[in-house]
Amino acid sequence: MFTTSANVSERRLAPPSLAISTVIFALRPSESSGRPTLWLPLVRRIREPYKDMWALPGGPLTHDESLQDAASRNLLETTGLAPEYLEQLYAFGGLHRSPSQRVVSIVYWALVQPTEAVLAAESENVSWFRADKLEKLAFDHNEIVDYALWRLRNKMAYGSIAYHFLGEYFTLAQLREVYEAVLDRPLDPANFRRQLKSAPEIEETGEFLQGGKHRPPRLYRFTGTPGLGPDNRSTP
Amino acid sequence: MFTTSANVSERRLAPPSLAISTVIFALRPSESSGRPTLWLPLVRRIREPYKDMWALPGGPLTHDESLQDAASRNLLETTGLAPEYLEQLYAFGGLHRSPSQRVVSIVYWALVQPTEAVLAAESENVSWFRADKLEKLAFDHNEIVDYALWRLRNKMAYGSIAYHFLGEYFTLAQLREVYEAVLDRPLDPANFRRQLKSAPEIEETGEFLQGGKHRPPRLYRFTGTPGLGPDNRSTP
DNA sequence: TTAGTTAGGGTCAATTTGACTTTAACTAAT
DNA sequence: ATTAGTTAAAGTCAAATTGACCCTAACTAA
Repeated sequence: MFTTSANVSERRLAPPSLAISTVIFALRPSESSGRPTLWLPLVRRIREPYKDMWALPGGPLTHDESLQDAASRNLLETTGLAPEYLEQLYAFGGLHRSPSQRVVSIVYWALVQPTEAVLAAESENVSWFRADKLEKLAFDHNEIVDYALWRLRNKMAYGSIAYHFLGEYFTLAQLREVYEAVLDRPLDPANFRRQLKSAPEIEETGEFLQGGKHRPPRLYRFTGTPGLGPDNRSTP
Repeated sequence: MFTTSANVSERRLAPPSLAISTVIFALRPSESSGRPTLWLPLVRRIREPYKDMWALPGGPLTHDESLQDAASRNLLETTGLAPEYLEQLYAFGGLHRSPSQRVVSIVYWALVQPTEAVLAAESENVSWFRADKLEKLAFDHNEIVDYALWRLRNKMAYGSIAYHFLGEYFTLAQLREVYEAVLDRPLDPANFRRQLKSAPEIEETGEFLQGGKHRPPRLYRFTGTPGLGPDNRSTP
């Protein structure tokens, strides 16, 4: 299996096989500007087709796990992390996604908060890449990442997803940096503040972030929950 | 297959099977009020599990068709219609959706414009139901329909989907009736008109609908295209 | 002719949004 | 100790959008 020599009759007879893949996003300070940027981990293919190219982490669905569990598992296996957020993206099932075999991939996307250690722990076959400048990936994985990015930006603009990039307490400036990084445009700090103050799901604490060089900003806490797909309900 | 006697070891060994189902929506004048209401066709199950209960039309994915083609095909097979609109809804893959066998269903949702003949052509095993008062369906199909309804309403409120319920030419009152039927609330005719006049994708024609009892309303035409998933791009 | 009804245009106040200004609170340098 | 520099936080103002409502146009039927 997974060889380029599979012939037409093999394709016709085998039922389409089912795989789960995950687009995993994390924010990481850019080497140049120092401002946070989107990164994602990819795995190197060690077999044909697309041998030696980078691909989304993924694998088969086992009999005793739900789709989301499978996504969560392969996220843990490739990064060692548990997701802060995990949502189904789309089922990709075009006829010629893989040259050898008909594969239907149910793809999830996730937000994680990697520690420095995790980001540094690149191996021969797992590496982190900037989401906005990716090389050509295996299969249709560039399109999948593009769609995941589009979805992430959409949720960022409308839903309440940004908090999952941050810890429990955060300043409004930190939150704004997340929005700016993902949406890739500057936001007016004063207007940004005004909007969030009218959001009921964000709660002011009595604490302030100390130790900075300037006026200490107030810390806030997120109290809502995103709301999702049919498992959870909130956006397409 | 599809018997309740399948045992645990059969479940463990067999790979999860893959099916495509479709939630098909049409507008049809309500018997009572005469105003348009959402209806959908269901098929009667002729085997266990859930024998004799109503279920979404669906079937297996064949080797030579894309996911969308499979949805389109089973739509045609159950209703005789081609969809005006067709979009992937979600992949449902919980462990216990079917008591006998592990099934992953990739579900699509569609809008159709049935002729009177099509609506009347109910057979023993295919029948149309009001979307807002459904009995208990087979499998998890009630939740699937609820989610499809939620998605339809969402797209109605934000996207440009309403036109697919209508023919090429329509009056603003007809379009408003579609919105009111799907969103299930009255809209102010004057404000509705104002909003649509500022939408570039809706074009005024020189024609008027003649033959009514009152002032003849102008006919409009939709010039945009919805924009969709990754195959097409526009909403989650 | 007139009454009834729908189409289509308009007003007005409340709300939201973007651009911008001002004041507060802190650190670091003089 | 004072001051300059920087970020936090609040406020101002005009433009754009939205919801509620009103008025006139155009048709049919009585």
